Amino acid sequence: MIEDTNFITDIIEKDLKDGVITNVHTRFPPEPNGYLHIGSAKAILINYNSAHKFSGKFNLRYDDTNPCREDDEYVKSIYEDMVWLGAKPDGGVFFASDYFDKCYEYAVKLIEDGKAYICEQSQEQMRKSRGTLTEKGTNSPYRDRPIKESLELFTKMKNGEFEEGHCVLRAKIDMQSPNLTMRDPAIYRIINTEHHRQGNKWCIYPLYDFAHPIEDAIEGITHSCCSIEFENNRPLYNWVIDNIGVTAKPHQYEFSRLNMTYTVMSKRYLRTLVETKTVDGWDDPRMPTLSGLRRRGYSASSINSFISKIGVSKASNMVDIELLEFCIRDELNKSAERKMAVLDPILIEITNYDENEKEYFEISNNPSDENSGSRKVAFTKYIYIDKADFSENPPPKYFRLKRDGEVRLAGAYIIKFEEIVYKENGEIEKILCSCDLETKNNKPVDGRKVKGTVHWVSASDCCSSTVRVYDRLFTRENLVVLDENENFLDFVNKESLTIYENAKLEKSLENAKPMDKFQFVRTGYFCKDEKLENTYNSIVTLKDSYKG
RNA sequence: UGGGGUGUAGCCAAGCGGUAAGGCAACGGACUUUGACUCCGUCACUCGUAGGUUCAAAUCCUGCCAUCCCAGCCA
Repeated sequence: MIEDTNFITDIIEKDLKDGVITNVHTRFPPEPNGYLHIGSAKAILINYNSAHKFSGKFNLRYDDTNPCREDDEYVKSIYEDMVWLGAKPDGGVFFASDYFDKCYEYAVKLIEDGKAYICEQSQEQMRKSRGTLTEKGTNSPYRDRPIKESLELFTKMKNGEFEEGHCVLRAKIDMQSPNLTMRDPAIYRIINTEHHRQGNKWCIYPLYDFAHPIEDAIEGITHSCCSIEFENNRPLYNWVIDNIGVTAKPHQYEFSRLNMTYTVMSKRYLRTLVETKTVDGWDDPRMPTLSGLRRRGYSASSINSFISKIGVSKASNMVDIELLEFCIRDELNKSAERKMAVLDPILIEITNYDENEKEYFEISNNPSDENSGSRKVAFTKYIYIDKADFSENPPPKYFRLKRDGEVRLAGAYIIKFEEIVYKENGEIEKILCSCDLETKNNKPVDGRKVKGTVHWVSASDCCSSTVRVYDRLFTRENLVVLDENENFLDFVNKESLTIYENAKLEKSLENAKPMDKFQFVRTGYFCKDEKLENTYNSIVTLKDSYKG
């Protein structure tokens, strides 16, 4: 069913063929510290699709090894968003925190084997002795303390007999390693914070590098696919697998994370936008979160399609958001029912149509889908069209209503401009037009071409809805501003940027182009806002309908 | 400056020694009762770069350049 192949599925296929494995099992391991976003979707779908391509299983595992950052709100939203996306964790839903006992056992074993030790250096001392990118590290004075002593201290650590930061359990690997992560990494630390699931059961917590391979091994994960920044950690992942004494041999593979034009993917900044109330919440339709995109009108299938189109590689990338927009536009164009809508009305009087007359036009809900049915739309002497569909001073090649011009009312007559009636203040009160009665559902009998077609609505027989139009949050005009240390400063409109003259701009936005103008009345799609009843979002993904 | 990645069109990305897929964007043109859609056509003599090996190189080798990641008791 899934056609996509990439370097990861190639590896799996080979492993299967070589008999290295007999079944495929993958996982998505989010830390529950924020909402899933479009970048998470890439990681989810790579893991999910890799397993399913080979009839394997896929787990959701909350990587909740740091109680300071996690919250049950996120646990809930992550699961819901994954199910919505279509990546239901059919291998099960797990919590890293459920493996804390096992992690502890393995840690004890490592100490007993002389492969880990309690280090009582301060954080400052540890940083210094770790060396730098170019200088080797030096051994901790505690490195060769007796196994028995480390064992006792580890027990005390676990029993809460030490202050936070007093000591740490370290893997004894190689302080000379050119790879910083192998220089005796800390694998257990003391944290006196209540855990969202374990409460106060523990005051020591395993670090990611130690816990992750154990989690994968316990769950029988065969291919652990993560983003590229973990590549440096892979030797440590393998070290843990090789030294704790498990038969499972999970392997880690890395792919590049998704970057998208105009889009900030960092959870840290997204969180700040929520906390500073710059947006209404994680699911604000302007956010690149899955819940935000959903409210914005993106379907799960359009996101799946997008992820499959961008491919899987290790090269750093900046995918144009136009591709995402293409995916939803493409789908909606086939499936969305058409409705006419006028957002900014201008009154049209049809001079040769009787005031008391009213007729109904049967208009197809979707001309490209014959099963979509049709609806009746009332036509009367007074109608509205959108202000943007009339121009007193039209640019060249303007096809919509203009002086002495003709235009097709979608699904109804062709009308011809006659006269503008002004109010006393000079504004347009209404436009008088005549309609060609013979063009009802027909082409003009004399064969003349009328290029423009506009939406319209009866002024006396129409209903109204509240429409909220959401622009993209991140454009060249709207920027996240960071200080020199890349701390979030503000979310601003570019016009106010001068006050941040020395601030750096979010990297991915530096080359952003101005957002295209759009005409949502004529060519946009609306979707019902799932939170705000009876209001509609406009999905502003359509291209310019007129390039003037 | 140490180590590990990555460089194929404006943007993604296939390609795995036999003469550069595909998608997005863009640009022509046809069609059109959505300036949409659809349809036709154009868009890399060249794969970061310089050498080398070979009958043959984006693919193999060497040097160089660019760029990303790593010095958390974060993940």
